[in-house]
Amino acid sequence: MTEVISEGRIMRPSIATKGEPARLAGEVLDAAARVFARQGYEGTSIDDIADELGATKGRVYHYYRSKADILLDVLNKGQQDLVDIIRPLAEDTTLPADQRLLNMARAHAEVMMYQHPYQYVSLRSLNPNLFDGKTAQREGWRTIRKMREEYEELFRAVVEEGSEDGTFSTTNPRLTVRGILGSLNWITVWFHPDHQPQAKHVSKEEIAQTLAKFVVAGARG
Amino acid sequence: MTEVISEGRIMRPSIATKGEPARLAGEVLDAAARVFARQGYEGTSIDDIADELGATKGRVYHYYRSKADILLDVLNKGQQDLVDIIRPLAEDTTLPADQRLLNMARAHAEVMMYQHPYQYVSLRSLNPNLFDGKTAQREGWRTIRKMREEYEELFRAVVEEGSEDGTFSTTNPRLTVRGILGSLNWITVWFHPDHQPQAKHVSKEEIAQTLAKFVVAGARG
DNA sequence: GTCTATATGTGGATAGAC
DNA sequence: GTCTATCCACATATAGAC
Repeated sequence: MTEVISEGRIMRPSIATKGEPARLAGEVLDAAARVFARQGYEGTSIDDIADELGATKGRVYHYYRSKADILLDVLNKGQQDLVDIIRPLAEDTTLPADQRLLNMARAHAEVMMYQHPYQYVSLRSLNPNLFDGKTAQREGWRTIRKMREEYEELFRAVVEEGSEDGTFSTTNPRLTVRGILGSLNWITVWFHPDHQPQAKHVSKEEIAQTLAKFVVAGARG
Repeated sequence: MTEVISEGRIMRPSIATKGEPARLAGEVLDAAARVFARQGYEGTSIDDIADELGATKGRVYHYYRSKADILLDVLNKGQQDLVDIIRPLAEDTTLPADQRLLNMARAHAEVMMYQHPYQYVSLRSLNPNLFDGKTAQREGWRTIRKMREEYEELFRAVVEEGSEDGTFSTTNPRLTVRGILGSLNWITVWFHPDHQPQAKHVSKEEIAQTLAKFVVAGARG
């Protein structure tokens, strides 16, 4: 059977008849994302990832060539999932800018919580020096950066539109977008999917809605 | 001469007659903060810090017992500098809540930029698992956490006051504070003190003022 | 496909010369 | 006070058994 190596991850052609290999590779990736989120990339050993899987490193190295390749795949998935959900909302130009921004911000916030490990690791890895010495991953790293920039472009477009038609008050859309995404991305720092306190529990949807309204109000000025 | 060991750092009694030791310890700390900011704590070796100083590890280990102790001192200084500047603004109750919040937010934003390495490392180290295995630093780590909570309390107080007198529209002050601090803390992620582009240059003060207005507008709703 | 064993390099920390 | 030399633990990655 033919195999496709993509970003260091062994993948069968999209529709795997047996299904097993893709599922197992996904399990390795999920485990890695969780451990990276807990301990940081540099603070995580391959043995840690294997432990999280209840296996040994043999299993990890069967699916990935190196630790850096695993990280790259985590970043890829995190960014891809995010853009897949927000792009359609950004392109719905039937709505006025503020309503569209509200939808985008709310969805972004929800992804931060529902996909917490991936998004947390993704945001922590915005540091440009992370892949410095690793020439093998340079191309993959460039791709991630580009995806991230295109993603922020979606927000910049709607903020610019709103500031031109008077909905928003900003004179510096790029800076406003940074304010918006800062509020929303910061969720990954204080939100922990595991130990959700029961008393005074606020649902993910309420959190997302509240913060989305906060950033839209900030943009209105 | 008597020496005082504080958080793993060798310090002479406050007013050092010769002044040298404190200055040199501060140089080690500054270098460590810069390298931690570039490479992350786990990604930094003691040799890296020594290189940044133009020295060898002998120098570093003369002032600090361990790498974890250095980090603890970076976090301490980062948090202390921040609270020293913002607390007076928070306690100026002659101003209405929105004006006070504006001052606090602007000052917080400026500290993020002017003290970038310390603040960046500080925020990256909010991860509770960082000092997990390190029993020697547990007490110092608890202190940092407490300082951070007291600091956020300053913002919560002003937001609550404003939401009670109708200046702000929030029903969940804690969440609003997280939105506010997220926008401002995120500065450390995209702002890099070194390669400031000359063209279309926006000053630190302009950035701080713009984002401060953004978060106050967000709180107003 | 997953395991154990191991080669190899690196990092934190210490000892002791100067 | 700063250096060099060194110990020891651990991490990445590979080889090869099952």
